[in-house]
Amino acid sequence: MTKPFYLTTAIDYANGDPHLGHALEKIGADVMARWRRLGGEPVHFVMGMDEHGQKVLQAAQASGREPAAYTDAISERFESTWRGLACSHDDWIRTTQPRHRAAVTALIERIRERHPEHLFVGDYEGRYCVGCEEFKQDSQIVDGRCTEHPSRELVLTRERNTFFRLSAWQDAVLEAIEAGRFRVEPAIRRNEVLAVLRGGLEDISISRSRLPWGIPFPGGDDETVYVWFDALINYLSATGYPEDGWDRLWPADVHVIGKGITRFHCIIWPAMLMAADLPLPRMVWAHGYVQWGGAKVSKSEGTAVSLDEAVARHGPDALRWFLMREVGFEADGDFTFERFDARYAADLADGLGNLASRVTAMAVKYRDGAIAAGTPPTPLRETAVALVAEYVAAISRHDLRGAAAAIERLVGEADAFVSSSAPWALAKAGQDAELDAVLADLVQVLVRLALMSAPFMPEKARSLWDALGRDGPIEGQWRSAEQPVVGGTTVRKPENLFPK
RNA sequence: GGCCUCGUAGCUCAGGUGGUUAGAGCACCGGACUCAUAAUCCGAGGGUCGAGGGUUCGAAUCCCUCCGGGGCCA
Repeated sequence: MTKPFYLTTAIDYANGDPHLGHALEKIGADVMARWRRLGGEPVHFVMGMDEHGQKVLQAAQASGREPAAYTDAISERFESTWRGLACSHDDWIRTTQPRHRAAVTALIERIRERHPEHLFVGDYEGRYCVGCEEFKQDSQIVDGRCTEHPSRELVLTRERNTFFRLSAWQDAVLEAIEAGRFRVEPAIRRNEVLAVLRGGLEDISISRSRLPWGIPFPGGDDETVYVWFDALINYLSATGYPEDGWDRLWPADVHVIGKGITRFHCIIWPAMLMAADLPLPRMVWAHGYVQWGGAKVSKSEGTAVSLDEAVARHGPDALRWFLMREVGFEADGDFTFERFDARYAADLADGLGNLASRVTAMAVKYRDGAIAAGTPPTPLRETAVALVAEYVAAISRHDLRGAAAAIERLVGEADAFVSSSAPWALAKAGQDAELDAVLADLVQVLVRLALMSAPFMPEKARSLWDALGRDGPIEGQWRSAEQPVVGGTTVRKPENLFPK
């Protein structure tokens, strides 16, 4: 049995509501997952929650609940949000689950067994920022405050911690990236990571004293595992590690993360795995951020409302389209309702939706929906083949925005072809052979568009697929996009795909 | 503070190993068509390529400084 394509997103920190920034990541990863499944590849797609640490404990206390009850509610809220956005994850991992605790314990014990000198006890004294869950260096402190959380007091803390000898893995991680065994994409993020690695690494504290909301550090004395060290291991615990069969999924094929946490995923995580003599993930893809009207989307006021608003605006598929087509999955992009409305009207309602509507309407009006077989190719066919190839090239290199752009261009080409071939004139003149050829190639383009759109807009693509008289699910049907056979099928007009 | 990155038509972006009049889509304006969700097609207008300086016969493209957005700093 072939190993499934194992794809993960970052697990989100359970101290706030889901926002557009989270949504971009889940949707982008979901597009990747659906693209693979469309081609018939088995996929294992995991998302989840990061639920330990001081900030979660404080958020729970502030809400007057026990941390377990608090994180249950947050987890439920996140997952239902992603389901509402048509995310197709196969598993939902939470760091408070027993399976995760078992994996964390096992991994730490494995490191201790394989490289005992790489876990050591030391004193740590420093100023701790609860906002960051990190000790801050002098370079990050301005006026006695953390630059990230200037409203919070830094806490002078001295404790006995367990350390991980990260410094020992600097060259090995560097080599793995340079050799391409561990890919960091896009290149801009790889360059940043390489610069950090070349600058040298220091050992890191991986336990916390006096913090009960966490996983007990194995062999430790009243310590818990530092929340970041804990969280990274989720990718392994979701495979079932250390139970038999975990290596049917591991190594991960892609970890999808935000650009802000590359250091954890591209330096610390591979070092942890090497210290445990485990294979590295094949790739980390670090996307950019969604800006909200030019400003950073964070956990600040109002952004949680805006995600619900954005979904309600034109439905989940339209939001998915906008985030992929306009915001993109590489660099930062901006979200505004003005742009969202403009894209919805131009790309979807007047674009794909109207094309589907006019083509099927003509097929029904002139031919009762029956598509003729064996018609000679029109110029549209060659154009479509080229654009499908462009789409494949883009999505294969994770250029989701480029793939979406290819969809849009194919819609434009088909609309132009309708104008130039004027099927209504052919019908009036009784040029039946020409009319059949034109309708067949237009319907063929709609089949291609349904397939190309399926990763981005699964529900709308399915509606179109059904209206085109294709049988069964769209999943696994990518092969038919190369040269879809439409002769002999019967189409009907779909319900209004993108109402205005 | 250090390092990195981005800044091109109203908006979203291409271009960028220097070289003819800087491109596309959206929006706006004019025309055409009628199959379609008052949709679509064709055409026109619109930019001193963040600012200043430098290298060069020639710079959006290379160098420096500054301004603004973003990221990282164990």
